[in-house]
Amino acid sequence: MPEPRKRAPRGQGAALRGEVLRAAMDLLRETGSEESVSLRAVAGRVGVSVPSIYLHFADKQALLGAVCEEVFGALHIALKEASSDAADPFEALRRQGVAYVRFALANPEHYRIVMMGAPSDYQPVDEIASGAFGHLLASVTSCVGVGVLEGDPVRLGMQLWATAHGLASLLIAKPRFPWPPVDELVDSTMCAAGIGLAVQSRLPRDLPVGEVVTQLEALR
Amino acid sequence: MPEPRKRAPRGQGAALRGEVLRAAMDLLRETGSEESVSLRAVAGRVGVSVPSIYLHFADKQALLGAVCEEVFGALHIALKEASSDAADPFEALRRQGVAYVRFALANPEHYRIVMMGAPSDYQPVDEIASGAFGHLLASVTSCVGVGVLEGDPVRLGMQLWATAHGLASLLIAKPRFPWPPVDELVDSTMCAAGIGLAVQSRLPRDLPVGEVVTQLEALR
DNA sequence: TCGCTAACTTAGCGATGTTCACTCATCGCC
DNA sequence: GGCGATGAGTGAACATCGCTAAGTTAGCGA
Repeated sequence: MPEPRKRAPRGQGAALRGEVLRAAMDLLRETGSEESVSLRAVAGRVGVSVPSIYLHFADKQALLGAVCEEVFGALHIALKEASSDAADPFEALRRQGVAYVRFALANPEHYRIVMMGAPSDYQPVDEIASGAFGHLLASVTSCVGVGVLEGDPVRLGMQLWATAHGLASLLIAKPRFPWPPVDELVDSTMCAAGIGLAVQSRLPRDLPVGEVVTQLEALR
Repeated sequence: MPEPRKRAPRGQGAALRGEVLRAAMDLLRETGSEESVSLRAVAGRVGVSVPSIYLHFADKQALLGAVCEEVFGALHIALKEASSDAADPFEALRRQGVAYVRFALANPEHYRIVMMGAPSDYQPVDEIASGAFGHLLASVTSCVGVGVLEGDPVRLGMQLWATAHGLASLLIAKPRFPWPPVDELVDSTMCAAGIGLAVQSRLPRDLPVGEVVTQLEALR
Protein backbone atom coordinates (compact mmCIF):
# COMPACT_ATOMS: atom_id res chain seq x y z
CA MET A 1 0.00 0.00 0.00
CA PRO A 2 2.19 2.79 -1.25
CA GLU A 3 1.10 6.17 0.01
CA PRO A 4 2.92 8.64 -2.21
CA ARG A 5 1.96 11.63 -0.21
CA LYS A 6 2.95 14.88 -1.85
CA ARG A 7 4.65 17.65 0.00
CA ALA A 8 2.18 20.28 1.10
CA PRO A 9 2.31 23.67 -0.60
CA ARG A 10 3.97 26.60 1.03
CA GLY A 11 1.45 27.83 3.57
CA GLN A 12 -0.23 24.47 4.17
CA GLY A 13 2.25 22.75 6.42
CA ALA A 14 -0.41 22.37 9.04
CA ALA A 15 -2.34 20.04 6.73
CA LEU A 16 0.02 17.29 7.78
CA ARG A 17 -1.13 17.69 11.35
CA GLY A 18 -4.62 16.68 10.36
CA GLU A 19 -3.42 13.70 8.38
CA VAL A 20 -1.23 12.47 11.22
CA LEU A 21 -4.04 12.92 13.68
CA ARG A 22 -6.46 10.98 11.55
CA ALA A 23 -3.96 8.21 10.93
CA ALA A 24 -3.28 7.89 14.65
CA MET A 25 -7.00 7.83 15.39
CA ASP A 26 -7.63 5.11 12.84
CA LEU A 27 -4.67 3.11 14.01
CA LEU A 28 -5.68 3.29 17.64
CA ARG A 29 -9.16 2.21 16.79
CA GLU A 30 -8.06 -0.60 14.51
CA THR A 31 -5.40 -2.10 16.72
CA GLY A 32 -7.20 -1.30 19.94
CA SER A 33 -3.96 -0.96 21.83
CA GLU A 34 -2.00 2.13 22.60
CA GLU A 35 1.38 0.50 22.40
CA SER A 36 0.86 -0.73 18.88
CA VAL A 37 0.32 2.82 17.72
CA SER A 38 3.96 3.54 17.08
CA LEU A 39 5.16 6.72 15.52
CA ARG A 40 6.63 4.66 12.74
CA ALA A 41 3.28 3.05 12.05
CA VAL A 42 1.55 6.41 12.00
CA ALA A 43 4.18 7.93 9.76
CA GLY A 44 4.06 4.96 7.44
CA ARG A 45 0.31 5.20 7.11
CA VAL A 46 0.48 8.89 6.28
CA GLY A 47 3.30 8.29 3.84
CA VAL A 48 5.76 10.49 5.62
CA SER A 49 8.88 10.10 7.69
CA VAL A 50 8.81 9.77 11.45
CA PRO A 51 10.38 13.10 12.42
CA SER A 52 7.73 14.94 10.47
CA ILE A 53 5.32 14.07 13.23
CA TYR A 54 7.40 16.11 15.60
CA LEU A 55 6.75 19.19 13.50
CA HIS A 56 3.18 19.17 14.82
CA PHE A 57 3.23 17.17 18.05
CA ALA A 58 5.70 17.59 20.85
CA ASP A 59 5.91 13.87 21.48
CA LYS A 60 3.90 10.69 21.29
CA GLN A 61 1.94 11.58 24.40
CA ALA A 62 0.83 14.82 22.83
CA LEU A 63 -0.31 12.99 19.73
CA LEU A 64 -2.32 10.49 21.70
CA GLY A 65 -3.68 13.31 23.81
CA ALA A 66 -4.87 15.10 20.72
CA VAL A 67 -6.49 11.91 19.47
CA CYS A 68 -8.32 11.49 22.75
CA GLU A 69 -9.34 15.11 22.84
CA GLU A 70 -10.91 14.61 19.45
CA VAL A 71 -12.71 11.42 20.38
CA PHE A 72 -13.92 12.71 23.72
CA GLY A 73 -15.83 15.38 21.87
CA ALA A 74 -18.39 12.65 21.26
CA LEU A 75 -18.69 12.12 25.00
CA HIS A 76 -19.50 15.76 25.54
CA ILE A 77 -22.26 15.55 22.99
CA ALA A 78 -23.58 12.30 24.41
CA LEU A 79 -23.67 13.63 27.95
CA LYS A 80 -25.39 16.79 26.82
CA GLU A 81 -28.02 14.85 24.93
CA ALA A 82 -28.51 12.46 27.80
CA SER A 83 -29.32 15.24 30.22
CA SER A 84 -31.50 17.18 27.80
CA ASP A 85 -33.58 14.11 26.99
CA ALA A 86 -34.38 13.49 30.62
CA ALA A 87 -37.61 14.42 32.35
CA ASP A 88 -36.00 15.42 35.64
CA PRO A 89 -32.48 15.99 36.97
CA PHE A 90 -32.30 12.61 38.63
CA GLU A 91 -33.16 10.83 35.44
CA ALA A 92 -30.58 12.99 33.74
CA LEU A 93 -27.99 11.62 36.10
CA ARG A 94 -28.96 8.06 35.35
CA ARG A 95 -28.92 8.66 31.63
CA GLN A 96 -25.60 10.39 31.83
CA GLY A 97 -24.19 7.44 33.67
CA VAL A 98 -25.36 5.09 30.98
CA ALA A 99 -24.08 7.35 28.23
CA TYR A 100 -20.75 7.69 30.01
CA VAL A 101 -20.20 3.96 30.27
CA ARG A 102 -21.45 3.36 26.76
CA PHE A 103 -18.91 5.82 25.48
CA ALA A 104 -16.14 4.22 27.47
CA LEU A 105 -16.97 0.78 26.12
CA ALA A 106 -17.22 2.12 22.58
CA ASN A 107 -13.80 3.76 22.89
CA PRO A 108 -12.02 1.59 25.41
CA GLU A 109 -8.48 2.47 24.46
CA HIS A 110 -9.17 6.17 24.44
CA TYR A 111 -10.90 5.88 27.76
CA ARG A 112 -7.99 3.93 29.13
CA ILE A 113 -5.50 6.57 28.05
CA VAL A 114 -7.46 9.45 29.50
CA MET A 115 -8.91 7.87 32.62
CA MET A 116 -6.78 4.88 33.50
CA GLY A 117 -3.32 6.00 32.48
CA ALA A 118 -0.46 7.02 34.68
CA PRO A 119 -0.88 10.54 35.99
CA SER A 120 1.21 12.48 33.51
CA ASP A 121 2.42 15.98 33.27
CA TYR A 122 0.49 16.35 30.08
CA GLN A 123 -2.39 18.42 31.38
CA PRO A 124 -4.81 18.25 28.44
CA VAL A 125 -5.66 14.74 29.45
CA ASP A 126 -6.68 15.92 32.89
CA GLU A 127 -8.71 18.66 31.30
CA ILE A 128 -10.59 16.16 29.19
CA ALA A 129 -11.44 14.24 32.32
CA SER A 130 -12.52 17.40 34.10
CA GLY A 131 -14.77 18.19 31.19
CA ALA A 132 -16.64 14.94 31.59
CA PHE A 133 -16.92 15.52 35.30
CA GLY A 134 -18.32 18.96 34.58
CA HIS A 135 -21.33 17.55 32.79
CA LEU A 136 -22.11 15.27 35.67
CA LEU A 137 -21.64 18.12 38.07
CA ALA A 138 -24.25 20.18 36.28
CA SER A 139 -26.86 17.47 36.68
CA VAL A 140 -25.94 16.95 40.31
CA THR A 141 -26.32 20.66 40.93
CA SER A 142 -29.77 20.50 39.40
CA CYS A 143 -30.65 17.64 41.68
CA VAL A 144 -29.57 19.68 44.64
CA GLY A 145 -31.55 22.57 43.25
CA VAL A 146 -34.79 20.64 43.13
CA GLY A 147 -34.09 19.09 46.52
CA VAL A 148 -33.52 15.49 45.49
CA LEU A 149 -29.93 15.59 46.67
CA GLU A 150 -28.50 17.52 49.57
CA GLY A 151 -24.97 18.67 50.22
CA ASP A 152 -21.93 19.79 48.31
CA PRO A 153 -22.54 19.18 44.61
CA VAL A 154 -18.85 18.73 43.92
CA ARG A 155 -18.55 16.02 46.49
CA LEU A 156 -21.75 14.33 45.36
CA GLY A 157 -20.54 14.57 41.79
CA MET A 158 -17.28 12.90 42.65
CA GLN A 159 -19.12 10.05 44.30
CA LEU A 160 -21.35 9.50 41.31
CA TRP A 161 -18.49 9.95 38.89
CA ALA A 162 -16.57 7.29 40.77
CA THR A 163 -19.52 4.96 40.42
CA ALA A 164 -19.84 5.43 36.68
CA HIS A 165 -16.10 5.32 36.18
CA GLY A 166 -15.80 2.26 38.33
CA LEU A 167 -18.22 0.37 36.15
CA ALA A 168 -16.63 1.62 32.96
CA SER A 169 -13.09 0.85 33.92
CA LEU A 170 -13.89 -2.55 35.38
CA LEU A 171 -15.82 -3.49 32.27
CA ILE A 172 -12.87 -2.43 30.16
CA ALA A 173 -10.13 -3.95 32.28
CA LYS A 174 -11.89 -7.23 33.10
CA PRO A 175 -13.89 -8.11 30.01
CA ARG A 176 -13.76 -11.80 30.84
CA PHE A 177 -15.69 -11.28 34.01
CA PRO A 178 -19.26 -12.59 33.71
CA TRP A 179 -20.90 -9.19 33.66
CA PRO A 180 -24.65 -8.94 33.34
CA PRO A 181 -26.09 -6.83 30.49
CA VAL A 182 -24.32 -3.53 30.68
CA ASP A 183 -26.97 -0.90 30.13
CA GLU A 184 -29.27 -2.23 32.77
CA LEU A 185 -26.43 -2.76 35.21
CA VAL A 186 -25.21 0.79 34.78
CA ASP A 187 -28.64 2.34 34.96
CA SER A 188 -29.61 0.53 38.10
CA THR A 189 -26.25 1.12 39.74
CA MET A 190 -26.36 4.83 39.03
CA CYS A 191 -29.92 4.90 40.28
CA ALA A 192 -28.97 3.07 43.44
CA ALA A 193 -26.02 5.37 44.01
CA GLY A 194 -28.26 8.40 43.64
CA ILE A 195 -30.87 6.97 45.94
CA GLY A 196 -28.20 6.09 48.42
CA LEU A 197 -26.83 9.61 48.48
CA ALA A 198 -30.33 11.08 48.72
CA VAL A 199 -31.25 8.83 51.60
CA GLN A 200 -27.93 9.09 53.38
CA SER A 201 -28.06 12.85 53.77
CA ARG A 202 -31.50 12.60 55.37
CA LEU A 203 -30.56 10.02 57.94
CA PRO A 204 -29.08 10.62 61.36
CA ARG A 205 -25.37 10.08 61.28
CA ASP A 206 -24.53 6.39 61.48
CA LEU A 207 -28.06 5.16 61.88
CA PRO A 208 -27.89 1.40 61.54
CA VAL A 209 -29.02 0.39 58.09
CA GLY A 210 -31.17 -2.25 59.64
CA GLU A 211 -33.56 0.43 60.89
CA VAL A 212 -33.77 2.01 57.49
CA VAL A 213 -34.66 -1.33 56.07
CA THR A 214 -37.38 -2.08 58.61
CA GLN A 215 -38.95 1.31 58.05
CA LEU A 216 -38.87 0.69 54.34
CA GLU A 217 -40.46 -2.69 54.77
CA ALA A 218 -43.26 -0.93 56.63
CA LEU A 219 -43.87 1.31 53.65
CA ARG A 220 -44.29 -1.59 51.27
CA MET B 1 27.35 -0.49 44.03
CA PRO B 2 28.90 -3.76 42.87
CA GLU B 3 26.76 -6.77 43.50
CA PRO B 4 29.10 -9.72 43.16
CA ARG B 5 26.42 -12.32 43.33
CA LYS B 6 27.73 -15.86 43.47
CA ARG B 7 26.38 -18.60 41.36
CA ALA B 8 23.88 -20.71 43.25
CA PRO B 9 24.87 -24.28 44.15
CA ARG B 10 23.63 -27.23 42.19
CA GLY B 11 20.08 -27.68 43.40
CA GLN B 12 19.42 -24.08 44.33
CA GLY B 13 18.78 -22.52 40.95
CA ALA B 14 15.38 -21.42 42.12
CA ALA B 15 16.99 -19.11 44.68
CA LEU B 16 17.55 -16.66 41.86
CA ARG B 17 13.83 -16.49 41.33
CA GLY B 18 13.37 -15.09 44.77
CA GLU B 19 16.11 -12.55 44.35
CA VAL B 20 14.74 -11.37 41.03
CA LEU B 21 11.26 -11.11 42.48
CA ARG B 22 12.43 -9.09 45.43
CA ALA B 23 14.50 -6.79 43.24
CA ALA B 24 11.55 -6.19 40.95
CA MET B 25 9.31 -5.49 43.93
CA ASP B 26 11.72 -2.99 45.39
CA LEU B 27 12.29 -1.35 42.05
CA LEU B 28 8.59 -1.00 41.35
CA ARG B 29 8.00 0.51 44.73
CA GLU B 30 10.96 2.87 44.52
CA THR B 31 10.41 4.16 41.04
CA GLY B 32 6.64 4.02 41.25
CA SER B 33 6.31 3.36 37.58
CA GLU B 34 5.96 0.11 35.74
CA GLU B 35 7.88 1.19 32.69
CA SER B 36 10.98 2.12 34.63
CA VAL B 37 11.21 -1.42 35.94
CA SER B 38 13.23 -2.71 33.03
CA LEU B 39 14.63 -6.19 32.93
CA ARG B 40 18.07 -4.68 32.70
CA ALA B 41 17.50 -2.68 35.85
CA VAL B 42 16.23 -5.74 37.69
CA ALA B 43 19.11 -7.88 36.48
CA GLY B 44 21.60 -5.18 37.39
CA ARG B 45 20.25 -4.90 40.89
CA VAL B 46 20.44 -8.63 41.42
CA GLY B 47 23.91 -8.72 39.93
CA VAL B 48 23.04 -11.09 37.15
CA SER B 49 22.64 -10.96 33.39
CA VAL B 50 19.35 -10.18 31.74
CA PRO B 51 18.59 -13.57 30.18
CA SER B 52 18.87 -15.21 33.57
CA ILE B 53 15.53 -13.69 34.42
CA TYR B 54 13.98 -15.76 31.68
CA LEU B 55 15.08 -18.88 33.48
CA HIS B 56 12.37 -18.23 36.05
CA PHE B 57 9.84 -15.91 34.42
CA ALA B 58 8.35 -16.37 30.98
CA ASP B 59 8.49 -12.66 30.22
CA LYS B 60 8.30 -9.27 31.83
CA GLN B 61 4.55 -9.55 32.25
CA ALA B 62 4.95 -12.74 34.23
CA LEU B 63 7.52 -11.10 36.48
CA LEU B 64 5.29 -8.13 37.17
CA GLY B 65 2.38 -10.47 37.68
CA ALA B 66 4.33 -12.38 40.28
CA VAL B 67 5.25 -9.13 42.00
CA CYS B 68 1.62 -8.11 42.14
CA GLU B 69 0.53 -11.50 43.33
CA GLU B 70 2.95 -11.13 46.20
CA VAL B 71 1.85 -7.62 47.09
CA PHE B 72 -1.85 -8.37 46.80
CA GLY B 73 -1.45 -10.87 49.59
CA ALA B 74 -1.60 -7.86 51.88
CA LEU B 75 -4.97 -6.92 50.42
CA HIS B 76 -6.36 -10.33 51.25
CA ILE B 77 -5.27 -9.93 54.83
CA ALA B 78 -6.59 -6.38 55.04
CA LEU B 79 -9.99 -7.35 53.67
CA LYS B 80 -10.21 -10.29 56.00
CA GLU B 81 -9.38 -8.18 59.01
CA ALA B 82 -11.77 -5.47 57.91
CA SER B 83 -14.68 -7.84 57.81
CA SER B 84 -13.80 -9.65 61.01
CA ASP B 85 -13.52 -6.40 62.94
CA ALA B 86 -17.00 -5.31 61.95
CA ALA B 87 -20.07 -5.55 64.12
CA ASP B 88 -22.45 -6.48 61.31
CA PRO B 89 -22.19 -7.45 57.64
CA PHE B 90 -23.07 -4.01 56.43
CA GLU B 91 -20.33 -2.41 58.44
CA ALA B 92 -18.03 -5.11 57.13
CA LEU B 93 -18.80 -3.92 53.64
CA ARG B 94 -18.00 -0.35 54.49
CA ARG B 95 -14.77 -1.30 56.18
CA GLN B 96 -13.76 -3.50 53.33
CA GLY B 97 -14.32 -0.65 50.96
CA VAL B 98 -12.09 1.60 53.00
CA ALA B 99 -9.44 -1.10 53.32
CA TYR B 100 -9.63 -1.76 49.59
CA VAL B 101 -9.04 1.85 48.63
CA ARG B 102 -6.38 2.28 51.26
CA PHE B 103 -4.51 -0.66 49.82
CA ALA B 104 -4.84 0.70 46.32
CA LEU B 105 -3.46 4.06 47.34
CA ALA B 106 -0.63 2.45 49.27
CA ASN B 107 0.32 0.35 46.25
CA PRO B 108 -0.81 2.45 43.32
CA GLU B 109 1.44 0.96 40.70
CA HIS B 110 0.57 -2.58 41.66
CA TYR B 111 -3.08 -1.71 41.68
CA ARG B 112 -2.72 -0.10 38.31
CA ILE B 113 -1.11 -3.17 36.81
CA VAL B 114 -3.69 -5.57 38.17
CA MET B 115 -6.84 -3.51 37.92
CA MET B 116 -6.24 -0.80 35.36
CA GLY B 117 -4.00 -2.53 32.87
CA ALA B 118 -4.86 -3.76 29.44
CA PRO B 119 -6.76 -7.04 29.55
CA SER B 120 -3.97 -9.48 29.00
CA ASP B 121 -3.79 -13.14 28.32
CA TYR B 122 -1.83 -13.52 31.52
CA GLN B 123 -4.58 -14.97 33.68
CA PRO B 124 -2.97 -14.76 37.11
CA VAL B 125 -3.68 -11.06 37.08
CA ASP B 126 -7.36 -11.73 36.57
CA GLU B 127 -7.27 -14.27 39.34
CA ILE B 128 -5.80 -11.73 41.73
CA ALA B 129 -8.66 -9.41 40.89
CA SER B 130 -11.20 -12.17 41.35
CA GLY B 131 -9.72 -12.90 44.75
CA ALA B 132 -10.37 -9.36 45.91
CA PHE B 133 -13.88 -9.56 44.55
CA GLY B 134 -14.38 -12.78 46.43
CA HIS B 135 -13.87 -11.10 49.79
CA LEU B 136 -16.42 -8.47 48.97
CA LEU B 137 -18.79 -11.12 47.74
CA ALA B 138 -18.64 -12.91 51.05
CA SER B 139 -19.72 -9.81 52.93
CA VAL B 140 -22.46 -9.10 50.44
CA THR B 141 -23.74 -12.61 50.85
CA SER B 142 -23.85 -12.08 54.58
CA CYS B 143 -25.82 -8.89 54.06
CA VAL B 144 -28.30 -10.81 51.96
CA GLY B 145 -28.38 -13.47 54.61
CA VAL B 146 -29.38 -11.08 57.38
CA GLY B 147 -31.83 -9.34 55.07
CA VAL B 148 -30.13 -5.99 54.68
CA LEU B 149 -29.64 -6.52 50.98
CA GLU B 150 -31.87 -8.39 48.59
CA GLY B 151 -31.12 -9.99 45.28
CA ASP B 152 -28.25 -11.73 43.54
CA PRO B 153 -25.13 -11.39 45.68
CA VAL B 154 -22.85 -11.57 42.68
CA ARG B 155 -24.59 -8.72 41.01
CA LEU B 156 -24.71 -6.67 44.19
CA GLY B 157 -21.06 -7.42 44.76
CA MET B 158 -20.17 -6.21 41.32
CA GLN B 159 -21.97 -2.97 41.93
CA LEU B 160 -20.21 -2.36 45.21
CA TRP B 161 -16.89 -3.48 43.80
CA ALA B 162 -17.31 -0.99 41.00
CA THR B 163 -17.92 1.72 43.55
CA ALA B 164 -14.81 0.96 45.56
CA HIS B 165 -12.72 0.44 42.46
CA GLY B 166 -14.04 3.62 40.93
CA LEU B 167 -12.85 5.63 43.89
CA ALA B 168 -9.53 3.85 44.05
CA SER B 169 -8.73 4.16 40.38
CA LEU B 170 -9.84 7.77 40.12
CA LEU B 171 -7.76 8.70 43.13
CA ILE B 172 -4.78 7.00 41.56
CA ALA B 173 -5.25 8.28 38.03
CA LYS B 174 -6.23 11.83 38.92
CA PRO B 175 -4.21 12.72 41.99
CA ARG B 176 -4.31 16.41 41.16
CA PHE B 177 -8.05 16.50 41.50
CA PRO B 178 -9.15 18.31 44.67
CA TRP B 179 -10.34 15.22 46.48
CA PRO B 180 -11.74 15.50 49.98
CA PRO B 181 -10.16 13.40 52.74
CA VAL B 182 -10.07 9.89 51.40
CA ASP B 183 -11.13 7.65 54.25
CA GLU B 184 -14.26 9.59 54.98
CA LEU B 185 -15.10 9.87 51.29
CA VAL B 186 -14.75 6.17 50.74
CA ASP B 187 -16.62 5.18 53.86
CA SER B 188 -19.56 7.42 53.14
CA THR B 189 -19.63 6.47 49.47
CA MET B 190 -19.65 2.78 50.24
CA CYS B 191 -22.31 3.37 52.84
CA ALA B 192 -24.43 5.34 50.41
CA ALA B 193 -24.01 2.67 47.75
CA GLY B 194 -25.09 0.00 50.17
CA ILE B 195 -28.06 2.01 51.33
CA GLY B 196 -28.98 2.72 47.75
CA LEU B 197 -28.98 -0.94 46.84
CA ALA B 198 -30.94 -1.84 49.95
CA VAL B 199 -33.56 0.78 49.26
CA GLN B 200 -33.73 0.18 45.55
CA SER B 201 -34.69 -3.44 45.84
CA ARG B 202 -37.57 -2.50 48.13
CA LEU B 203 -39.05 0.12 45.91
CA PRO B 204 -41.54 -0.37 43.11
CA ARG B 205 -39.77 -0.43 39.83
CA ASP B 206 -39.01 3.08 38.61
CA LEU B 207 -40.74 4.89 41.42
CA PRO B 208 -39.76 8.53 41.06
CA VAL B 209 -37.06 9.37 43.55
CA GLY B 210 -38.96 12.46 44.48
CA GLU B 211 -41.51 10.31 46.28
CA VAL B 212 -38.84 8.45 48.16
CA VAL B 213 -37.45 11.74 49.28
CA THR B 214 -40.77 13.14 50.46
CA GLN B 215 -41.49 9.99 52.42
CA LEU B 216 -38.07 10.25 53.99
CA GLU B 217 -38.63 13.86 54.88
CA ALA B 218 -41.77 12.75 56.67
CA LEU B 219 -39.74 10.34 58.76
CA ARG B 220 -37.33 13.03 59.91
C1' DT C 1 17.32 33.86 -11.81
C1' DC C 2 18.47 33.72 -7.19
C1' DG C 3 18.03 33.20 -2.41
C1' DC C 4 15.28 32.40 1.60
C1' DT C 5 12.69 29.58 4.19
C1' DA C 6 8.98 26.25 4.96
C1' DA C 7 8.46 21.35 4.51
C1' DC C 8 10.33 17.30 4.97
C1' DT C 9 14.18 13.36 5.18
C1' DT C 10 18.41 10.63 6.32
C1' DA C 11 20.99 8.73 9.63
C1' DG C 12 21.60 7.56 13.98
C1' DC C 13 21.42 7.33 19.32
C1' DG C 14 20.18 4.95 23.35
C1' DA C 15 16.95 1.97 25.41
C1' DT C 16 13.72 -1.81 25.53
C1' DG C 17 12.00 -7.01 25.50
C1' DT C 18 13.45 -11.27 23.79
C1' DT C 19 16.20 -15.30 21.80
C1' DC C 20 20.00 -18.50 20.73
C1' DA C 21 24.09 -20.43 21.19
C1' DC C 22 27.47 -20.76 24.28
C1' DT C 23 30.56 -21.21 28.66
C1' DC C 24 31.52 -22.48 33.07
C1' DA C 25 31.27 -24.59 37.53
C1' DT C 26 29.81 -28.06 40.34
C1' DC C 27 28.14 -32.80 41.52
C1' DG C 28 28.01 -37.84 41.39
C1' DC C 29 30.68 -41.57 39.93
C1' DC C 30 34.53 -44.71 38.66
C1' DG D 1 41.83 -37.89 41.84
C1' DG D 2 40.00 -37.40 37.34
C1' DC D 3 35.76 -37.01 34.40
C1' DG D 4 31.63 -36.49 32.08
C1' DA D 5 26.97 -34.81 32.62
C1' DT D 6 24.06 -31.26 33.62
C1' DG D 7 22.33 -27.22 35.81
C1' DA D 8 23.42 -22.15 36.30
C1' DG D 9 24.32 -18.37 34.10
C1' DT D 10 26.44 -15.30 29.82
C1' DG D 11 27.50 -12.75 25.43
C1' DA D 12 26.10 -11.12 21.53
C1' DA D 13 22.69 -10.06 18.79
C1' DC D 14 17.87 -8.84 16.80
C1' DA D 15 13.88 -6.06 16.13
C1' DT D 16 11.61 -2.30 17.67
C1' DC D 17 10.79 1.82 20.09
C1' DG D 18 10.81 7.22 21.02
C1' DC D 19 13.45 10.89 19.88
C1' DT D 20 17.17 14.28 17.84
C1' DA D 21 20.57 16.73 14.97
C1' DA D 22 21.84 17.83 10.72
C1' DG D 23 20.79 17.88 6.24
C1' DT D 24 18.04 18.29 1.70
C1' DT D 25 14.39 19.74 -1.37
C1' DA D 26 11.02 22.67 -3.39
C1' DG D 27 8.43 26.71 -4.15
C1' DC D 28 7.51 31.69 -3.54
C1' DG D 29 9.02 36.69 -3.53
C1' DA D 30 12.28 39.85 -5.26
